[in-house]
Amino acid sequence: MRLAFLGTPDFAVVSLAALVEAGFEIACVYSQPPAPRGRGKKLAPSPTHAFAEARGIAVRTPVSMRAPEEAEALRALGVDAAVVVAFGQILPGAVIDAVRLGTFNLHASLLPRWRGAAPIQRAIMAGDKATGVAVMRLTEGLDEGPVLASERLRIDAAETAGTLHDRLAATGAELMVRTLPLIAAGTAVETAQPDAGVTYAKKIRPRETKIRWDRPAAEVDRQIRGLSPFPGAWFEAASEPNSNRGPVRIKALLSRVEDGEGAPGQVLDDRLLIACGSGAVRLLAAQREGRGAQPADDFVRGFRLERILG
RNA sequence: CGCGGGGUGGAGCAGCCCGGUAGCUCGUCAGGCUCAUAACCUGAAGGUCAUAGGUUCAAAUCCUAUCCCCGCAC
Repeated sequence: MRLAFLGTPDFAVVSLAALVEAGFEIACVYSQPPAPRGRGKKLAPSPTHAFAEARGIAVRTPVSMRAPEEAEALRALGVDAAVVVAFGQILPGAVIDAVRLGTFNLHASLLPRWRGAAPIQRAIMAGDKATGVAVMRLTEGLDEGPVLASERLRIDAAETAGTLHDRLAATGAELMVRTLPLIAAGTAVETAQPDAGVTYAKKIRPRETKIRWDRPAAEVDRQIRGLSPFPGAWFEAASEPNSNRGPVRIKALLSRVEDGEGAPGQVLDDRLLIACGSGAVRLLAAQREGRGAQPADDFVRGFRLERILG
């Protein structure tokens, strides 16, 4: 089966790698154009772009798939199907229809729940007990196409967006590899998404990342885990008493709800137990500005958390 | 030259602004206490303070250059 693959971040690379491994012929990889990445603001290709290039696969990075020549170029590839995984661009109908069997998308949620940009993070932040991946036929609407296959994954209490991202990427890649042959054989069943249960996973906004200790512990915990490791839920703390430094910005990476009472934001013990609006949250991993991520044990050795600001 | 932070015994950090005895929380080792312990007490080993120059009577600390690392920005 000959494919075009459209994807950009690490999440997409997992699928691309699985497709290559499974023996699908990748005629061309589409990805977002190289952007300033990393330290030094250097122009760097997207993870998918880099992966494809390293494998000698042709790469195209059009600024917009809406350009009229893009649909034609895609058609000229003569692929059987196009696979879209976290590409980062809305595809116009002309592009979607330029492929013989159609264009198929891997989405990291159990549709119709969490259509849109940040399904993994939103699922955790909402306290969902489970989420999943779905393969759907791409249509012009936002993640509205009929679903051909899906797989459910449980979300446990220690899950972060990072760990869930990795599990979903792997499960999704496998699901795509399994589903494409059914599509080719014409035996895949397309089921329209139900009207009930539609929710949208809006992009995470910076204002959502500051921890609000006045919220209930369960909510703070979900915010921390849902935003970990990127972009990260954070707060500011006073530096140590005998240090002459200013406030320190701290990113909370992993947490757990525990019993505890106190004013919101009050530090309840010397092992990162912090009072919330109700209950308390214990930080299990954190990261100081300018430093690497650390488990709570290491963090506590190097920094005495005594007072949270704001 | 995008902005900022950092490299100090095995780990994580403080000390640097205002040069002058190597500090803290752990770990390791030895001994003690204990029915016992990851608990507690005592002691010990372990550091060219990233690298190279410079200033100085004296540099972890001030100046210059270099290497490496991290955060922001997605």
